[in-house]
Amino acid sequence: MENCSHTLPPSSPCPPTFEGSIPFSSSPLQTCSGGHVSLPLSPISFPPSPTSLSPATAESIHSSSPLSHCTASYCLEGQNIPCLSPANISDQDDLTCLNWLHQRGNLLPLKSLHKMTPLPQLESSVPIRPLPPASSKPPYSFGSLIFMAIEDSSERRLPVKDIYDWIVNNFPYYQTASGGWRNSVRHNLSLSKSFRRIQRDKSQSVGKGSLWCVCSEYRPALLEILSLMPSSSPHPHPKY
DNA sequence: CTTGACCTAAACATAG
DNA sequence: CCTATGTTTAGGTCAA
Repeated sequence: MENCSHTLPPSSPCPPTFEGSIPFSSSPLQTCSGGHVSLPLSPISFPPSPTSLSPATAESIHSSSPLSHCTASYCLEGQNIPCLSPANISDQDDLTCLNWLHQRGNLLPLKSLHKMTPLPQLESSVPIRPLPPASSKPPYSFGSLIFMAIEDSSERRLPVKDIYDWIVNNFPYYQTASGGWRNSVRHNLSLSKSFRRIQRDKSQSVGKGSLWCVCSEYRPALLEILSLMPSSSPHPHPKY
């Protein structure tokens, strides 16, 4: 059992632009050998245009978040909860990191959509997150939905079933959608190393399975994404 | 045309 | 045994 204590690769092939670099596989960012990218300003840039965070913002995120050291999963900070994932930071050098959240408008078009009901937990840290018409499929990737669900929970960790419930409650499209999307949710949770599985406490063994949380490395940047999302995406994925 | 990212379906294993 | 959960693989679409 390991405790999700992550450290950056000791020798990144990419000279970091600022202290600490995180390996990304995303194409919009500067890529170096080995699939790493250096982070000129921020781990995140937005998809429509290569809009990066301002230097001040990026520095703020960097200095105030675990990004600079990537020491632990968000859900485990200061809690010493064993994590079931065998992940280490080098695992983020693949397709499973939340860096895809900033790609192809996965979280877009946030501000152009109609917000039906506020999400109290999110409101404190994230601007209004509009919802699409109830009958249409949300323009969010499953990873985005999972992130929002977990972020909106009081403990910032949820069992799979509660993630289902959150999605259904906030995106009525899934009330009537066939059950395949649940498979996709589980698939995303399992595949994405940006989500961590936590052993459920035996004493509170209500329900099956584990709890899921978001890795700390990405949460600050993801929240920043949500707060700085452009008003519209010129290239929304037509399929979603 | 190739590549990367994401969605969907399905098979399989495991736990309650 | 059934159901829910978790993992893995494969195929498809789309944008860059």
